[in-house]
Amino acid sequence: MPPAATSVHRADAVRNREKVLTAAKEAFTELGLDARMEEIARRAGVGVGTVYRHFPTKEALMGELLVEKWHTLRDNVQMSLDSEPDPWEAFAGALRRNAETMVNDAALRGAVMLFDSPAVWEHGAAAHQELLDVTTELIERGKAAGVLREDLDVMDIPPLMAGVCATIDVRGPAGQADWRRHLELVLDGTRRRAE
Amino acid sequence: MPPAATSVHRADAVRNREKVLTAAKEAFTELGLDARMEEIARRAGVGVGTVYRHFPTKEALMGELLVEKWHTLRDNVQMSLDSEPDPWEAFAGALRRNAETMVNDAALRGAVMLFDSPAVWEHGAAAHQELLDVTTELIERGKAAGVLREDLDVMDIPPLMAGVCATIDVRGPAGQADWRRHLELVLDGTRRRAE
Amino acid sequence: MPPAATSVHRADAVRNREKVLTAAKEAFTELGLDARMEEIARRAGVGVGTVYRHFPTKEALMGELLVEKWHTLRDNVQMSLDSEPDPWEAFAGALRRNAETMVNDAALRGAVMLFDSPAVWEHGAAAHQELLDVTTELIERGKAAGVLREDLDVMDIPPLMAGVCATIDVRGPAGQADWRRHLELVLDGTRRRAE
Amino acid sequence: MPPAATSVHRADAVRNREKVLTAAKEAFTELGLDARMEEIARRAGVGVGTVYRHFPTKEALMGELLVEKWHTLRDNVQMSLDSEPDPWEAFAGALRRNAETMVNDAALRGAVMLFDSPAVWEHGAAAHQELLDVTTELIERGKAAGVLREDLDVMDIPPLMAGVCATIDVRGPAGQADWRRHLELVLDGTRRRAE
DNA sequence: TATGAATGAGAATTCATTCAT
DNA sequence: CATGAATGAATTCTCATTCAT
Repeated sequence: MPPAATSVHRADAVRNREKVLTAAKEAFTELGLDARMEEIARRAGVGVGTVYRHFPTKEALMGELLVEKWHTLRDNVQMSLDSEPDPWEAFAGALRRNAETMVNDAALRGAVMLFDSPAVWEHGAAAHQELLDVTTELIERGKAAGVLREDLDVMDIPPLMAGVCATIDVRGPAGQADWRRHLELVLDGTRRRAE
Repeated sequence: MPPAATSVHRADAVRNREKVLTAAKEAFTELGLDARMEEIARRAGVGVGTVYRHFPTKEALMGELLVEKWHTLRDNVQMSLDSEPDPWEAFAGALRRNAETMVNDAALRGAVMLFDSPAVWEHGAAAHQELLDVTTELIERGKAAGVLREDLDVMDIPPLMAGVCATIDVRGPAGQADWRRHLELVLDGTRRRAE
Repeated sequence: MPPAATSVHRADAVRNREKVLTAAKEAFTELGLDARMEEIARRAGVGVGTVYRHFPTKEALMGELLVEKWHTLRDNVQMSLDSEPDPWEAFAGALRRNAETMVNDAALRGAVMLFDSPAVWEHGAAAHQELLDVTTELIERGKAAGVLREDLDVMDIPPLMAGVCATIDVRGPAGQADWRRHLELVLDGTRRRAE
Repeated sequence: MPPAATSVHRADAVRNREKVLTAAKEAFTELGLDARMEEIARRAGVGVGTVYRHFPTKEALMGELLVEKWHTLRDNVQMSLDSEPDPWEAFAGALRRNAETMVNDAALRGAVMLFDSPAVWEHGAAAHQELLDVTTELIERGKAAGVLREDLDVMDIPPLMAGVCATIDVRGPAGQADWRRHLELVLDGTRRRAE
């Protein structure tokens, strides 16, 4: 068995892993966290066994997707940092962009709000830290420019985003809530007050 | 057939109903909304059939708990309205008290955040409206006193509370988030700014 | 406690028994043998306990109704015997009338077709025998008049009626079967053939 | 991925499917249509999940059994058509053979008599039609030979067989009815009368 | 290594029957 | 005697995970 054969196998395996992740993303987004493993396998065009070869449990698969999402959110923030010169717009824009990202991903919101699996969180800790790091930069810049409250901390942001997620999902007697308005309200709370 | 006879019957049944509600509250709080009906029955010290006699479906049981909670939250607000002369403290105090109420009730938070059962919401619509009504009074008073933003609407409050709920439940890599701090942040967003 | 009191009680009990029987007839006719005991109690305006006081089990209640039905069928036959001078018309008419009776009573058909409770059958044995007895008379008259097969036996009739019941209930791919046609076909089989 | 691999999989699965069908036949025959799915699984030596993998609902399983039975009945008729030269004997023989088949299959009788699930009937419609088709041939031959009533229609046969089924199952006060005698009686009703 | 068939512990709900009041 | 609340075994169907092929 020449090494080539192994490489081919590996290439296949990597391709399968990607197919599974893509399918899982789709399925979770469309069907929520209740999406069945078989459904994911079906969408990936593989058997369930293959899904389980790459991800030992459903939780592990979710955890992996969470990592990807932290990366997306981090990239959103980085983009603000890189391209928006105005410190307030950079901050507010990053949060608005991340909110949009979450609006389009029921699974992410579910994960953010419901998960209490330490294993999953640990698995995503590094990626999450990267998100916090760029966010810290953004906040520091805002503070330096005097547009953000002096006592604003990066750890204030996750609850804030969780609030937006919750607002998106809430179906109260009054129907769908207006998450954009909610976001602007809390953004306002982060602003430095005029003396 | 004296009315007493019926009352006696009722006394027992009502007691059981209360036991079921209490058990359900406990079970949902500890185990989340997935708590099994049999578990609830076990905790109440009755058979499943008894649970179903009082609440035709699991949803109905949840709906009833929701109604109870709306009443508690409404009472919290009413208390502020009745006893706190300072308009800002009345508003902030009501929200803080309601947040405390939610901290102690995972089931309520779960219901507030996850439910998409129109039937359950409809069942609680009246009770929820009462909560909104007293909250409206509170907001109007705050606006009149010039301590709340002119554009603050009662419908801004549910998302805000949903955010607090989400913050309580969020278990991120950084561990338990500080919901009190989050609440103060968003409360600040509701304040009327100095010109 | 004067005897009058007891009589009153008894009168009440008898009245209740009748109410239960009537309600059961209605419920079984409308809902089939699956009608719930509580439904029967509700229709009778009594508690389930009262139903059970008069009939120890659901089977016993069904058995009692069966007895009533045997009487109705017997009376149908007797009427033919008394009022129809033509021997063939008396025989055919009795069967047609009994078929009509069964068409209007899903519970009776169900009981006739599905029951394998010896207890219930024993309970109705006497009433059923009366039905057989009048039917025997009818058959004898028909034979004497030369319109019925010499070898026709009264025990041929129950299967024949069971066949009509089955025909009424059968819902095949072709839809509702024509039980009247089926009845005429089998009636034809009972006729004495021309030599 | 050689096709053999798939075939091997199938071989096992098909074997299990057969085991489930056989077990279901047994269970329904012994216990009636109320037989539990778990009981069927137990008899098949598989888990309930396997039963549900092959048949999505209990109804579907019953429907499949019904299809098998229509085929058996059709084959019985075809055999008469192919091997019995005498038109009357072919007709009567087919019905007698089909009656025997039903005697040995309580589940079939139950299905024929009790089912009011349109889904199940539709599922078996094609198979049932095949049965009707061969039966039609048989009847035409009998009519051509002058041994069957001119007005006999293929749609007269299902009620007739339903009658036989009912006769088999009927447990009256007189005990087990004589279905053979009943069959001969109704067969007689299908015969062309001497002028 | 991939497949998908098999597993089986649940989970919600129903209903004949009992029994405290 | 009547009531109707309580009981709990029974029943269908689901789905994460395992494992033979």
